[in-house]
Amino acid sequence: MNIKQVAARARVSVATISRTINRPESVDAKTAAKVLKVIRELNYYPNSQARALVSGKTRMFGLIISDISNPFFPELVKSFDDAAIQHGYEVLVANTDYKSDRMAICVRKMIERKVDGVAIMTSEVDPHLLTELYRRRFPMVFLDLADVKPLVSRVVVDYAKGIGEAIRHLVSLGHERIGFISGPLMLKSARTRRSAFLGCLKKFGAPRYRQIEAEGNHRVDGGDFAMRGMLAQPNPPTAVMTSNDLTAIGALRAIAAAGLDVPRDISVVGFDDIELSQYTHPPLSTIRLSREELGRKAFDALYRAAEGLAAMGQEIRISTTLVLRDSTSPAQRKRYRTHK
Amino acid sequence: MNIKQVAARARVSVATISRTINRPESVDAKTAAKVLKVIRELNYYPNSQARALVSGKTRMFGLIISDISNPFFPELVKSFDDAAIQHGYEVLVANTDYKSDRMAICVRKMIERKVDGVAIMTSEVDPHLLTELYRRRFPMVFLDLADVKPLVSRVVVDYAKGIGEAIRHLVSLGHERIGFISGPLMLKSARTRRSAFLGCLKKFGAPRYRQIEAEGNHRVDGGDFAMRGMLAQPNPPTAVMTSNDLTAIGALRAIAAAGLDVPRDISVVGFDDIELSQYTHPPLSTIRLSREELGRKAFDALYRAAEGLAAMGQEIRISTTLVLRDSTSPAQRKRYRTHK
DNA sequence: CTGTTAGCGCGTTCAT
DNA sequence: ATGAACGCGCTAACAG
Repeated sequence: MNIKQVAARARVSVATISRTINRPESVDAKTAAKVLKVIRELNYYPNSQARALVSGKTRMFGLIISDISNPFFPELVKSFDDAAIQHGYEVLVANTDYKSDRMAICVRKMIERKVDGVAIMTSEVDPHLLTELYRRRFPMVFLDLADVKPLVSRVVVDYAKGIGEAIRHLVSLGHERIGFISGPLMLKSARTRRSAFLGCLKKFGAPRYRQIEAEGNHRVDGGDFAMRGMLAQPNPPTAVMTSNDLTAIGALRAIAAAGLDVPRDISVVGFDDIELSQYTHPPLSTIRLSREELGRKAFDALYRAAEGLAAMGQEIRISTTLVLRDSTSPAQRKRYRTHK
Repeated sequence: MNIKQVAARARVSVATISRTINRPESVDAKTAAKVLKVIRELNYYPNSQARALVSGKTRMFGLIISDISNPFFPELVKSFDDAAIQHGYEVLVANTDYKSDRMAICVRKMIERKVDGVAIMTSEVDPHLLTELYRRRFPMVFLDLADVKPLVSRVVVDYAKGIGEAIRHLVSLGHERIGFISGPLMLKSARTRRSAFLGCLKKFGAPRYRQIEAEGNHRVDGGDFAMRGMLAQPNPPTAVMTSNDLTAIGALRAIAAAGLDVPRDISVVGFDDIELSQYTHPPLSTIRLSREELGRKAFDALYRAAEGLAAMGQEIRISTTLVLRDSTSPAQRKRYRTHK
């Protein structure tokens, strides 16, 4: 079933078929109707490989993420994909699994499939691997990382806003010892978040509100472990902020396991606002980074460039906001005791 | 950068380039080495569209799911994708969003991109939409649904095993009033799970262990709502099983909101064992359906057919097992009172 | 407005 | 073992 057979059946040339599909206005209304009818009768679907081969456009964008089973990503993928469908584009999703050899595979896929642009939303990126894409002039959008260049746009997240709101909130609740559990510091994204936290804390007068810090791994077990460490300290924090919600959930567990109560004994604030966070015990107060917005804006940047509506090389801003649920409350006056 | 330029640079014909890429043994070792060197120098990547166009094989499988933000799917996608990468295949993921117009789009994608096979892992499927794929002789794998036919394989899940284990467990704990919160019964998968539950219950002597039933929606809010309804009944169940873990999490919330305790007052058993279930309060006992295994086996079926290693039209079995955590305990002797 | 034709980049004959 | 030439299905340029 190809364009030739459709042409034969409709008694027109292949060019007319192609035209009625791609620019119906350039063809006589009656012939167009006839062609369309034949197309439906024959259940004809144009072969995208062939179209891409000749047109040079695949109408396909690559989306590189770290790990689809990390709850940060599915929603991002979904909104990117929704936007794509809405505009008649397709998405080639690829996981790096946080490993650079997998990243190399991802990049190769994009080049071989000749996508019209790539969104790189991973937590860490080896710039070395991306030179291939850059040299081949693939339009790219990054999340935080990289610099803006002619064909490279960047979604920059305003971490400080949400974190500032959270710290102000905790301070107003009387907290002075505010802990922070970071992500794995080998990840650029984790370092970015940590710096934002430290920066905000300094704005509130660092020495007085001294922070207690530990390194997690952006997973539940890391948050659990790091929190246990903090609780074992002589003077543990009365409030803890974390680099992502999974870490906060781990902290929640550790606190509960120590026989302490959230928020009575310790307040906890997460980051990201994954769906899950509404369902923890207690429901988690957290800083929302809208993945829906992130996916949509990343797509838009690529789309507008592909359609010649706008140039790449933009900075796209996206905000964060504190969402209050039940994991924060006023600081205890006297220190609690670990009864377990 | 195409095969011609590589040929020119290596001073051989394009055919030789093609051969050293696809069947290196059919080419002289020295020329092969030279060609490979040039390929690396030029960073040449063959154009997959062109390859597909001429060879008729895309080395790409379609994977149709309902909703990537439903925690059931990411792990499935991941294991399918991992298997694909391992065998040099690619995956075209498509979401139906539970809507049949989106399913139509998915099907069109698969046809246009000429994938070598399609795994359809959605909760519900309109057979009408799939006739196109069937007529075009696309190898397909289904999850539970559909019948085995020449080019159609099927992963059949043994729900009864895990559900039986769970019921036996609850019965041994002294539970007699066992409730069930189903999924949305318009979904085939939800009906399948419900039937399995009802069937197992009958095996244990239906009238004595009479079930109390409610319909959920496979999401947290539906489980919450359904559970509230059950608690409002004159004689609520002492144990509740659910069609999936999200529903169970909703039930957990409703029970807590009623001032009751899990598992002391009511035992809860989920289904699927999504990662999240380890982190609920209390950790959820549930019936595991390995998405890792599901994704891998679905891929294998397609792969073996595509490579001529085995035929389609198989039934692939996959089991379920009870995993005990902390949401079940012996039934209360006397009835509790809702104190709220 | 419509038809004819030349490639797009590659794999695969068929020669050599 | 290697090369020349054809064609996969389609779009775009040019003619009419």
